Amino acid sequence: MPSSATKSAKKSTKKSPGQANARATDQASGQTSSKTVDPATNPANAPSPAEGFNGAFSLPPGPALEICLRLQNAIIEHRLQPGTRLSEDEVGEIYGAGRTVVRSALQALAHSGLLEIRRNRGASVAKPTVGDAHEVFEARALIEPEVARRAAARISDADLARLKAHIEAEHEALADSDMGRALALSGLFHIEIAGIAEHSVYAAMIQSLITKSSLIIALYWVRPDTACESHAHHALLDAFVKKDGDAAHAIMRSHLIDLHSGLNLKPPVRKETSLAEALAGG
Amino acid sequence: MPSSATKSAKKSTKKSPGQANARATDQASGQTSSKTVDPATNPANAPSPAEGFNGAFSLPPGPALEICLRLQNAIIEHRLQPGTRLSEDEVGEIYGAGRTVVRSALQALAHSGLLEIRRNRGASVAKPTVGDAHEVFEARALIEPEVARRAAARISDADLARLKAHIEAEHEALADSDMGRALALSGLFHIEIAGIAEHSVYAAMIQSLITKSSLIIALYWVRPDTACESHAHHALLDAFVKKDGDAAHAIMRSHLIDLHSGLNLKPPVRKETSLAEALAGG
DNA sequence: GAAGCAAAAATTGTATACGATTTTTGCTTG
DNA sequence: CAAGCAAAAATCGTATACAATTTTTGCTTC
Repeated sequence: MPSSATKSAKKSTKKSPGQANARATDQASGQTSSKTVDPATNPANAPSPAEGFNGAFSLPPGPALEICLRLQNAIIEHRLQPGTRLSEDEVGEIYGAGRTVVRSALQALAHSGLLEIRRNRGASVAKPTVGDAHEVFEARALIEPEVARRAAARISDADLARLKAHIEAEHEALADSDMGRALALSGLFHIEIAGIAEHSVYAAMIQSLITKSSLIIALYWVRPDTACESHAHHALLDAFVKKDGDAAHAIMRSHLIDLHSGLNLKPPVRKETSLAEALAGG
Repeated sequence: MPSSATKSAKKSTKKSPGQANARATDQASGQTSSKTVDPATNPANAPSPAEGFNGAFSLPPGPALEICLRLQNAIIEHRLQPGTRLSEDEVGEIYGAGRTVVRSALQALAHSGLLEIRRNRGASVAKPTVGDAHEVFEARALIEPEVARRAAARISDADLARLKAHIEAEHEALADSDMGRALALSGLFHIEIAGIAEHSVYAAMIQSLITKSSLIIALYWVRPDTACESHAHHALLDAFVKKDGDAAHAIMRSHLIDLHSGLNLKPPVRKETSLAEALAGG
């Protein structure tokens, strides 16, 4: 949580609308035109993760949605760790918005399962349990293969080109060792397939599952080796090129089972003794 | 919160509330104590629909959740028709809450797909299209059989008793020709199965799908004959008693396909000419 | 010193006020 | 009398103020 440092510094004088707003304007400048999506961290013409995940929230376009997407992105790219607390004031200062707007955004994120809100205790990034992790990947293994089959049946040349570009972007991110971005793109790949299948219900489910998967990976991923299974995406693309629905189904299913098995879900209970235990040895 | 009753009475000077308000006030009578859930129409010890659908919203307990559940119930029981507009002020008056709370509730309902919110244009009960209807039932046919199989594997005697009582409640509602309640209970039966399966991800999905189904049925149901397929639920119960997962899977699947086919999804486009067309003949 | 308790600070919950946008209404005009 | 336009009403979006709750802090006491 790098933001905390700045916060404490700023907040010393208690509220400082001047600075807060200045910063906010900087960030939220492109409200209407979303081209201002931080070109520095958005190399090439690869799709911005922020764009791909748009349809998830049932908020009308506006500042609240904007904040939603920014926070979601931060979570998906693992810049915000599970468990991090998000105070309304803090978020409001960072993005230069009032608490009303921030609250709306936080609630939307809570609805999609990325945050947890407890009464009078604020919002914090969700921490899926081991059980949750199993459930999420089980559900993905049921739904996504079905969707892949459907996508294969109606994929267009333009879609194929987009998927191909997407895979290249993934490779680039990996080459740059930008794991956060690579992971986000990897999830976006699945979401794009859901979009191609033209099934909004499945698409919404998958979007929700994938954002949750991102949290799960942050907590339980144990494969420093990797290359992140990018060849599974290649194989999927091949199946799509051939419009082979059954193959797409099978590849997707084994891909997800593989992902599932890449998690370390053994530790039955992650004790909450973080502090006492951590300092016991010294 | 309770003080609001007076408020709503006052403000009724203007507006043209008409039937809508009269009906609503009737509903809001027992706000704080949920035991006031109309014991007359709640025979035996059957579960109240309001309770069964609780876990759907990610709102901390409080007035907002309360309003959420009431509105959801009204929609599920078809007392609120698809397309009905819900003004923030109006809802606030009815339940005696400020707009802040109401807004929160409406956003939660929008996120679960029951309402649609358009910027500066307020919320209205969603009107699923024919395409949506197909998607929802397709998804249910994929997920619910899987969940039924899982439920069969871990169902307890207490669960069985509850399901049995539930079916009886459905029969009673049908005997009373209380279709709204019968439909709500029918949906709740499916949700209860999802609960028994102990899979929160599937449970959330199914809850969302079933509430949407309720809207779809309001729009496209065409079977005045009926008895509402209650014997399918009987057959499911039998399979559960025998702990026969495969049978439960098969029965659930055919049950859902049957429901799907009971809809009139032929009219490709439902013209928006409601008024002009409706008054053309006279 | 550790435990208990009280005051203070921080944070969230809610209502309300004001500005912005949409929708309606009523007038003018061809 | 239909169409276009302007004023009014209604409704939503957002910020801010105040109340309620939680968390922290500092003191007292054993």
